[in-house]
Amino acid sequence: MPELPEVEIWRRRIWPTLSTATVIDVHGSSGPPLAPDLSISDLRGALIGRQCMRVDRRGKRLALQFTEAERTLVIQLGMTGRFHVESSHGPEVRFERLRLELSHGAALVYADARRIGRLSWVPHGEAFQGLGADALATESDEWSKRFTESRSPIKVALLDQERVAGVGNIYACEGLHAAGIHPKRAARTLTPAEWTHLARAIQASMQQTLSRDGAGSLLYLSAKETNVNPFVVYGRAGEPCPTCGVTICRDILGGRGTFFCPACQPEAGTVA
DNA sequence: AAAAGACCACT
DNA sequence: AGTGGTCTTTT
Repeated sequence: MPELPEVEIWRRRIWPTLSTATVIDVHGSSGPPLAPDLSISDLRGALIGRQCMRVDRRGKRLALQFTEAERTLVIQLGMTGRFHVESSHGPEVRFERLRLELSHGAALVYADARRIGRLSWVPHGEAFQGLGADALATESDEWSKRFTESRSPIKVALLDQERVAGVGNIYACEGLHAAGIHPKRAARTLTPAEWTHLARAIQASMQQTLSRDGAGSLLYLSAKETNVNPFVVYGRAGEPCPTCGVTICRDILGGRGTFFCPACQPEAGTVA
């Protein structure tokens, strides 16, 4: 569900609670989203009495390091993963999958309706295995290098976390629109100038989400609740493009809804 | 390397 | 029907 900015927002939000106390108990049940080789009793043994020393993020993945732990707790939120930071015992959390009770009385709860997220316990060096460079921390020339071999449509290639980590369906659509690139263009046909534009557009869109995380609610959650769509093309098929007024199209690429403006993002070969 | 399907359980 | 993500399997 969440893409890079939302995961970064979670990272910032769980840190103050997690870093200021030791784990005193662990609750949850086996099965997804827990990795197949991981049980709650494993986690209990590994985490009780330990304190979180850092929460790192690369792309959409979080890595939690605990004192004296031999491994790292890796969390991928999938599409519906989210956290609850409880300062005192509140109402039951829907879809609760993992709960860390902390020595100052608070608790960190991981909830995941679809159980499509992953919680795993891996050697420190493997936390970010399989992920490319972080989308927010990577210059456009580096992006360009990592896509030179890809014949896939650029929209699909952007979702490949092994090239650049953190771009999901929404920011792929938003970035391509801002850069004026058709989602079906083969990734390797993009020029350096287009990469500069695209990488910056994706980063700008992500930064905008980050900056909108004011004192309270997560943008993508509050947006859902209030039915406000903060994006330029994502989820706006049939509406006029805010740039040129032409009707926004929806297609399916990489198995997912892909939104674009046929006028701002011309097909290859029809560029004026 | 790329496409398709699988997974899951909701709105 | 629709879903913002990954895995694995097939071509």
